[in-house]
Amino acid sequence: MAFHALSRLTPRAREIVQTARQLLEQEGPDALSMRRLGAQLGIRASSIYEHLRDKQALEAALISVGFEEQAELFAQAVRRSDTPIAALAAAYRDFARRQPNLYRLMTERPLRRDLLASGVEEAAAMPLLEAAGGDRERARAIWAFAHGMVILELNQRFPPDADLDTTWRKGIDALHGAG
Amino acid sequence: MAFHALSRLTPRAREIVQTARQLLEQEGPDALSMRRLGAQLGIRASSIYEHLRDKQALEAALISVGFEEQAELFAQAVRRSDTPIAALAAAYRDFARRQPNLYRLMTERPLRRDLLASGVEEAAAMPLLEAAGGDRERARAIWAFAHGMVILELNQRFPPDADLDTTWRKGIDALHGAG
DNA sequence: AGAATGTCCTAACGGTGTTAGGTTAGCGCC
DNA sequence: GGCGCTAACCTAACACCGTTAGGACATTCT
Repeated sequence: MAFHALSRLTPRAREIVQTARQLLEQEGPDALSMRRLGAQLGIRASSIYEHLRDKQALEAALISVGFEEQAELFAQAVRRSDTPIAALAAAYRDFARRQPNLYRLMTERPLRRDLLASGVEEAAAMPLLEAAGGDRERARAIWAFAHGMVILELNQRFPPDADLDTTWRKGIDALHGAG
Repeated sequence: MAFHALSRLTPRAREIVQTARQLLEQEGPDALSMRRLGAQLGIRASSIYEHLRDKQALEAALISVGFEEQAELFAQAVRRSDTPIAALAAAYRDFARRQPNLYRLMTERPLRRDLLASGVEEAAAMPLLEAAGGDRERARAIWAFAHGMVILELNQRFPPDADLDTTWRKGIDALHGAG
């Protein structure tokens, strides 16, 4: 999965992006340097530029893959549950905890939408919008809550003894019915 | 205001932090390099290390100032309004929009609490906890929503035509009464 | 006077993204 | 067989980054 977002890239570029993803997730954001990535691939940093325009393009490819995987996971979550909003919340948190560095990369700066694979951002957002009955207002509020919960958790901003499952449940419940 | 957080620093270190703050807010996060900061002060980057241990310490000082100002603004907001949660939400958003780069610095990574001025994080959190009637669960949910709204707005993740005032109002209303 | 302190300096180390320009291997084609 | 083209890699360099070692002052304290 998650190869369609890279379909515009050459095979070698795809390999590089896959390697970059492993490097990012396994060794953290500082490891995602052109030199470290080159070393992982057995080539020099400058050779990467034959395959990807620059680091921004590499990051955009990683973000595109992330959105595509989110879209798939979120659609699945809705399909498998009869409480779609709750299922989406769980899937959202799960994605971020499993791949915190990719999640951060996807959310910590304004998106270079011109560099993303087309449609992936919308595809990731669609399941929630549908689960909210097409109510964009409600979908946005739920998304903001979910992102806030996730990123504050990843950044260890809650006290260690905080019961985040409960906070999630209460928050989602409250926002769920809000008109 | 916002000098108490720096009271542990020498006068020269305080000047440096103040300059750093202007540099960060006026020229963006990339401008906050030791060399650029030195240039702004008319000294070499290496001279900064006479006054601050390293860049982390500089950032921790900036973050401490940010928390201290938040604490003051939030306390004021509660004092001046009879709908404290709504007032806090407005003050929270206002702080972030006025100083987006400082807000990002304060929230985008795990806190080095050992480097912060003591008590400032708690002081900033206190007004909301009190406005939530001491209900930590509720305070956390509201905080997560507020941070999510703010950071997604700063990162231009909502469509340009989104009515964020309404999203804020509905979200806060919903989370307000939630038990 | 002499010591200590505060403040700055130059020079360097290893790291970053990126570009210019050069090499080699393999392929299609006359 | 040899020509040209392309893909993939290379070295060397540029300007930046955080940081440290070691040295030069000028002011202040004893």
